[in-house]
Amino acid sequence: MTKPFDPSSLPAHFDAASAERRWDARWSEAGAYHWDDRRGRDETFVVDTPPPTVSGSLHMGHVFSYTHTDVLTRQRRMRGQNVFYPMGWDDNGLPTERRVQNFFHVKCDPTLPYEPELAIEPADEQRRKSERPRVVSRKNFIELCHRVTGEDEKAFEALFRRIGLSVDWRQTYATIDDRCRHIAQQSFLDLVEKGQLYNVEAPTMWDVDFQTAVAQAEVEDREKPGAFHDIEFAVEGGGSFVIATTRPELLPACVGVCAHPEDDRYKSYFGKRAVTPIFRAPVRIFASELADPKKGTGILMVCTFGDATDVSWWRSEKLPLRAIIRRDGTLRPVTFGSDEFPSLDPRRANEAYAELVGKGVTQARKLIVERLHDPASGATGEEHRGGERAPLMADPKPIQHPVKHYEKGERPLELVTTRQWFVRLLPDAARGEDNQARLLEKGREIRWWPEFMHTRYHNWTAGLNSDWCVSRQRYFGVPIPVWYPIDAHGVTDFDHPIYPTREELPVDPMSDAPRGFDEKMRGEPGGFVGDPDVFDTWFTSSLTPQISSHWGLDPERHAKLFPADIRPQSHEIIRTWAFYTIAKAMLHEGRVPWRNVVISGWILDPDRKKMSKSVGNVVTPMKLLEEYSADGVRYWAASARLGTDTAFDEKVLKVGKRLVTKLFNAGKYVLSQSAEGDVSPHAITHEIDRAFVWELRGLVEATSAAFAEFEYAQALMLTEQFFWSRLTDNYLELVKVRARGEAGDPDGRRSAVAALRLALDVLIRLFAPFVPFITEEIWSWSFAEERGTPFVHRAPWPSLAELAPIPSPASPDSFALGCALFAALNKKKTESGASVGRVVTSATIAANEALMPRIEPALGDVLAAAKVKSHTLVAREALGLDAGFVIETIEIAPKEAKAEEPLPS
RNA sequence: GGGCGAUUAACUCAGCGGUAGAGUGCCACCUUCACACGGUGGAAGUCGCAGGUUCAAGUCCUGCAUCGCCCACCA
Repeated sequence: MTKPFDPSSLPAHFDAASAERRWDARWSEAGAYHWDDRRGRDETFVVDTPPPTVSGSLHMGHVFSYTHTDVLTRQRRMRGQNVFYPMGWDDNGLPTERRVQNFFHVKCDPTLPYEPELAIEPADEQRRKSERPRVVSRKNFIELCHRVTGEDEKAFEALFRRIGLSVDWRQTYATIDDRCRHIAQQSFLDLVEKGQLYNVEAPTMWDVDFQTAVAQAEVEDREKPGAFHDIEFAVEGGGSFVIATTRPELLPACVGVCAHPEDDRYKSYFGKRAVTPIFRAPVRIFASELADPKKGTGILMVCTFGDATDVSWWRSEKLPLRAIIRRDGTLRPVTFGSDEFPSLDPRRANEAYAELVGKGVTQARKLIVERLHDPASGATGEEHRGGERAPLMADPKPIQHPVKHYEKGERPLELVTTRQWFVRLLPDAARGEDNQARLLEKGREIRWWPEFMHTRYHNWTAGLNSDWCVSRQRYFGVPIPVWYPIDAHGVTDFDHPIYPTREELPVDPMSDAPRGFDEKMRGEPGGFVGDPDVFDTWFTSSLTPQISSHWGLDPERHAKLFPADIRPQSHEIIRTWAFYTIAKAMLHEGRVPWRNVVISGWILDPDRKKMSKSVGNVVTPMKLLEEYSADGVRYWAASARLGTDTAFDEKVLKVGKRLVTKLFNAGKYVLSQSAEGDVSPHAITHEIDRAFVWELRGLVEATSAAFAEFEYAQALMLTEQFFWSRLTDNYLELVKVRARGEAGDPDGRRSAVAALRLALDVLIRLFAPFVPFITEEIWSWSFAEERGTPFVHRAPWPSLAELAPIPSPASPDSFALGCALFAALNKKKTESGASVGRVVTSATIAANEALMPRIEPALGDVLAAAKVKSHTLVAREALGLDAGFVIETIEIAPKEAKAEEPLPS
């Protein structure tokens, strides 16, 4: 006799909150989710977990996408794979920098020496108001950063544990920690050695507020009001034309004028020189296919630098450089009449320019426009038309146009010439290599889920227009590990950087001296200077697979963990995180960083906007976890397919909670059934039970196939459907009488109990990746001991092989027919106004003749479940095979009689 | 301006070449001994619009519309 499970030992209701705490502790103690470093790469499933920005807040978006990954991960673990599921914290970047500054009321100055004993306490309002920020070294700043983010990390870990992420918590990192700095700097050295990294002084997109260079990926267009200014230029030798510009303040930086080669209006001017108004600089007029005859007046001024096209013309036409905008966005002093700034009338040019010096772009524009209204500003001289009319031909015409901004910045980006480090991404004919084409190829080697997300990567990569600028003029971040020698005359030689060795990493060139130099030689002739810049945060983030694999630090581990199997992420950072990670893996090792990218969609609020804190539509995860339980919340998350944006809907959470309750009760019920002798799957002898198992087999097959395609939502839906409609609504009801032994059939009883237990066993495992707490709870009641597997999450994923010993039913649809007849009887009862529980004294069941023999095996169970005392089966050929069963007459016993009536055997 | 996706019952979503599906909500009935966080039954959709391919189209193709996202050299 199976040991009878005593359901009375269980509480009447499932206490989710206490189960969540209990199981988290037990999994933790047992190391249930630990990666086994002894097993090889082929047995291992490696997750490249996205490191959340720890200074951000916790929201449902985290719960949503991290649950997706966890579901996939748990299923793989059950499939026997050695799962590597790490967690990182992204504390490298502006948000953290700001938090640290504010929290401790400090500022970082990388030139300061490290103070080992520095004690700084969190600042209060008082200190923030009355004192100036304390200035600290970069190393001290990083220490403070760890203190602030440590708290955030705890909050994130608590949430992630609460929702049951099966992370190996021994495998964690923070993007600013020693190992990450080491690996980022090592990446830099490796790229230098491979010739994929260079430093150059060149026009770069520049944020004038943050005063740092930015990369293409950090740039976004914003629709801003602007205005076309029609400005007349004179032509040397006579004539004039009008250009339309939105940036008249760049007039002093004008180095050329250009129109389309086929544009008849300007053809005759090509090769001549134009003369700019106000500053009277002679500039070349040239033809270019890039000029659009339909835009503005078809002819335009080229300035250093107004936009990226200016840069390409500057390069291709070998135009002079006349930079006027400084790093802070103001106009620098220049002298007209010099070689750099030629002018036909230097006196007036300088007079006009003098009032612009030190002004910002907006102010300068205003002043220039004022001057353009002045006829005296017009071109003058013998061969030109005199200044009889103002060069501004009309009032500015307001337009809305896209203007490039740093994604975190306020003011438009400028193109400023600075020295920066770049990673090669664009094709380089001189070097005979085409990284862009290789990147496109790598994108095709990776599988994207859903597939169409690959298009986003492809479009971005195909549209690259610059190499990756990786240096940032910030002070918090991973320092660029480079020094520059200073020659005897005190001139810094940027062309011969001094690099550290890999053994010396991580270094901070602002506080560490390069090998062979003494710290005293910093800044001295014959000495060195450190590069003050830090890396773009993506330079480090793009190494998450290598950070986890300890690339360059532990070759054996790296071989076991790289490349990863899945990179989960969201779609808006395909062009950054996914792209840069692919670029790094390709440049370092010629490989892809992972085999699959799985993209989660967004949570939208009911108005279909992305949920975000600023809009104030965020629901806090903890409140929902308390109300619907972790399993309930996970159910909601797992219901959404990959790549699909989903409106937040609390109804789905309710459904999840209901599922948990139903599982608890069904589990309790099934395990409380017992029978004499063997109730292992071998005891499943009854036709209906075998037909039911047959259907279960189909479920195992379908869900496994769905998981193989990362279609966890499909697997969940199928499992849920089976559990609810096949098991609890039908099978459980049909075999209740037999399982209690009231049918007087010991073999039948054993068969029913065995099938119930098997179904529960299989279903609990199929549900385990989705609702880990309730499934673990049920598993612990009986299966854990029986199987010698303490955790369902370490139990094998159900397989067809496991179900193979149970013989197939004589007819696979006998269970389905039983369900159909049961439903027909219930329907008739309901229509007759009786409850389903009422006893039926007699019923006439009609069906197609062909169905008669096939219903036979199920008849006993159905009549018992429907409490039918006597029945008549009649064949009705008029009923097609599809018509199923029709209850022609039914006689329902009076209410009082129901309990005492003996049931038919 | 280009690309990608979405548009199916009141709501949230499945289905993606063979007679419209689920859950929720709604209506009726049922205090049925695992579960009222339950059960049984029911009503509810011209599958965004217009063409086309096909014996057959939410399902494939072509336009269009609406919404969302990504991108684009800002004169």
